[in-house]
Amino acid sequence: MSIEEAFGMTVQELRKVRKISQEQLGFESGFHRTYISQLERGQKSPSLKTIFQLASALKTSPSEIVLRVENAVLASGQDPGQFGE
Amino acid sequence: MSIEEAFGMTVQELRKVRKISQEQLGFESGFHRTYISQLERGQKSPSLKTIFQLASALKTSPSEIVLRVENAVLASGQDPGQFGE
DNA sequence: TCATTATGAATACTATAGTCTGTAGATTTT
DNA sequence: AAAATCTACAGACTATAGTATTCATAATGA
Repeated sequence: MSIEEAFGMTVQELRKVRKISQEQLGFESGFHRTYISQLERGQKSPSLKTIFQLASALKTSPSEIVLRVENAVLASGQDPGQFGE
Repeated sequence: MSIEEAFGMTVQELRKVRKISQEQLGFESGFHRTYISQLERGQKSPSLKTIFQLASALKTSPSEIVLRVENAVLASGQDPGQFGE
């Protein structure tokens, strides 16, 4: 699983916890509906600033999101080529 | 202090701990020398994938870096407009 | 079943991340 | 103090993040 896919999963999970639509998340975080869709499908790699905005709308911290992404990538088969030693 | 500035500080600190040059960090993380310089000066907002690559070269985790950025931004005056409630 | 809302997906576009080359000033080393 | 290394900075460039529009389909609910 790629970093982007792991990020997409994480956002979708957190969004569903909040029980809001992609459109609503887009509105609250200041991004376009279709971009949220692209993120959740692992098609884009968000910038640091974007991660901060999304975290705020998802009522969590940026580092918590990134930690989840790390764990998801590691749990899913460990491609060491990505960022391992 | 902006998110980008906080990130720049964090990278520079971690790089100096490792006692390597910007060029060396660029080489190890797979980025151009001048881009590392731009990051440290807070001129660019790295993508999630980039954060993972830099973390690896800096011998730390992506979430640890982001956590430091959060703390630096919060410590420095708390602009709530950035990502606060 | 009809209407509404939600998402996937394609395309084309604008903004910004990331490259590359070069110059000049600092810093360190000999 | 000269040489070598390091960094700031600028400008022009390529790749990709993020916007906007549209169509199709799935899911939800009256």
